Amino acid sequence: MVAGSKRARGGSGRVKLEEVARKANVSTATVSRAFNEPDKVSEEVRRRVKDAARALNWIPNAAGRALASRRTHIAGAIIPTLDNEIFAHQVSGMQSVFSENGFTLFLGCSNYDPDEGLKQADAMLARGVEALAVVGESHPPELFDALNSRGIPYVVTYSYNKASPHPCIGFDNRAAFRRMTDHLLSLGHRRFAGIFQPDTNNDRVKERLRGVSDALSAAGLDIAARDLMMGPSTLEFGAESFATLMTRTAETRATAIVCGNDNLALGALMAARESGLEAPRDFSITGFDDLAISSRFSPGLTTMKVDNQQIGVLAAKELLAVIAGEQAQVQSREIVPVLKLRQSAGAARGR
Amino acid sequence: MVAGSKRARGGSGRVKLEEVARKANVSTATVSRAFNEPDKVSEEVRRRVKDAARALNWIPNAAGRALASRRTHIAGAIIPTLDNEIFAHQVSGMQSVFSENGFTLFLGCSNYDPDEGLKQADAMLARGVEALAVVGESHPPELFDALNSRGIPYVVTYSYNKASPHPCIGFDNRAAFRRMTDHLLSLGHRRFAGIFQPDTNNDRVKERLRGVSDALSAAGLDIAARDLMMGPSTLEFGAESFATLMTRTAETRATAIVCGNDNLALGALMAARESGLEAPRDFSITGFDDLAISSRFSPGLTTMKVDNQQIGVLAAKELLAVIAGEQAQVQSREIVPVLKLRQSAGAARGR
DNA sequence: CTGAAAGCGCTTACAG
DNA sequence: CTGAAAGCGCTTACAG
Repeated sequence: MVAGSKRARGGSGRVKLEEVARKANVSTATVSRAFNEPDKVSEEVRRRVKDAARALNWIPNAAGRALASRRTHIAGAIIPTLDNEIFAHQVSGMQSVFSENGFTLFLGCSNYDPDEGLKQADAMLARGVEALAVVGESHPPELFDALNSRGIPYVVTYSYNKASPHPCIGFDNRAAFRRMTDHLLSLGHRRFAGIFQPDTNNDRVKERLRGVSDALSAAGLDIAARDLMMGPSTLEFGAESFATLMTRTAETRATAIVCGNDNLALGALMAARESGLEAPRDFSITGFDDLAISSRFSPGLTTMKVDNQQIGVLAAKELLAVIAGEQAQVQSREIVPVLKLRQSAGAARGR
Repeated sequence: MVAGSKRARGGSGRVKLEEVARKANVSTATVSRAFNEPDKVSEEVRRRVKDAARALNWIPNAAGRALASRRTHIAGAIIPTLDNEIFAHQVSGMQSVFSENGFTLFLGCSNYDPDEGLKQADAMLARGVEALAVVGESHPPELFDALNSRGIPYVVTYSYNKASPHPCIGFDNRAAFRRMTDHLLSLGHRRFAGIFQPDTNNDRVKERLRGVSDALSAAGLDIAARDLMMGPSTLEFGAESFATLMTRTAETRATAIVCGNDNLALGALMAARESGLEAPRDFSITGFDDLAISSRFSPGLTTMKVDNQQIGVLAAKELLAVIAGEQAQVQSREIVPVLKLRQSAGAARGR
């Protein structure tokens, strides 16, 4: 007995739609409709098909479906790193919204390397993502070109920038740090220092530094280069930087330290405690993020809170609306961080 | 002029392999080979094909490729939540290894709901994941059945259990907490309390509690039901629980508090500070995870460290090895947590 | 080394 | 409401 087909291709071994059709005694078209457009199939046939599918334990092959329908029900997110809970929360929000809507999420981390981000975006595009969310704007133009040329909806998250050419859902980093610095100025501080994470390939940090400068220069002030510490976003670097800043003479030493995030500020506060210094008596300090520990710490850390999960949720919803054709493009959305005034920043003393 | 084909199907509009073939003056088979099996194509033709592809900005359609080759180059990971850095680090490790090997990663979060985990796993299976990593063993049997019946390699991460029917890469939660409890016993403690996260659908927490019981019962001890606090894994719950435990009379009050993780222990330590109590003078306490802040905190927290990124890396490598056919199945691997002895746990006083 | 063509598992315009 | 069949964009056994 010779095999029917000249070209044997093996097959996946998985049960396929055709077998369901045979068992239910209908055409393949009807099986497909029973699942995808149930209204177009009579109730009795629908039942027969679903029973057959269940009995055979059939799961549709997504590649076949995607090829025929040109839909994948896949979305993607590219973030700098999961080692930062800020982005983790964002992904978490996106993931749940996408999942509720039948979408599965690809996750890529660039590790702050734009080329890596582009590589992962390309991989996702090749796999047919129907939408993409990327953190921040520091990406190669090729990334946005690829998205635009294929008409794939996307959104820049975390950063919000009125002047951005991209739809974005997030907050204005510059305005936030201007506001925080203004707060310190209003407390009477005139000598400032900064402890920040690296701004390489990071538009958010650049904007934050600009915000600080905006506020200071409006008051005729600035941060001396040697008083702006930049390094890894760890408790250790925060602690070291604080120690260094405190070696300045009393007359030149900053009374207010603006930190790029809570982790750095917390590190500084821990170093302070070890050296017998105390905020706000001896200095004032601020963070950003409002980590769970920041309000519980002693002294409570003055900082700003952004609902990152919410950013993820909004981003996913916007993308889904565009995919569904409910709106032509993603609507930009500005989130306003909440200022949390606590004990770590107080009135400037003894000038 | 009538269209050539009777059944117009639109097409995706994207440039396809066929156009590359036409431009390079070769067959579609050759284009495919030039990319997937370059050795089988002469250098000159290979160049021509790649130039044509670049000029047309062609990106292969993954659905077509997947359908024909029955490979998707997609892997999946299902974790309880990203709101916990432990799992975030694990995903981070997996993601980078998969990415380096040309795999894109689906991410799903169950939020500690087994049905949700199963739903996401099904979605991933439908989309053709070639391998799956799931945290822990608390999943519906259907999940493992689906994996096994299709021969899709998978691994249980984070938990390691010699008796498990599944390949697993992680640590023995029970042994770890037995070890920690033994340490406290060796310091002379005889009255114990516990502050733990909920153990619903969470085999890790169940094992941890068992580990504590193992050690205590070997010493003829146990934790009274009212001294075992279980609740959300927050600083707040840690703090509240500590306060409650300290309301016991001096004669019955626990001298050692075993916490399910660092967060709970840190919350307790903060509450202690506020009420003027101090470890190890007034009580001893231990955590698990060794968060960045745990070593910097005062007192330093005695805890255990697990390299979660490493677990993710190992899991991904094992899965890739099976996919590549280098080994028949995933090799289980036990990671041993490192005990970090610090100031929060000291000798028992005044009994 | 290269090509013609079958086939992967679905969906959907067309016809009834 | 239902079916026959073309087509989605690739890969790969076969033949040369």
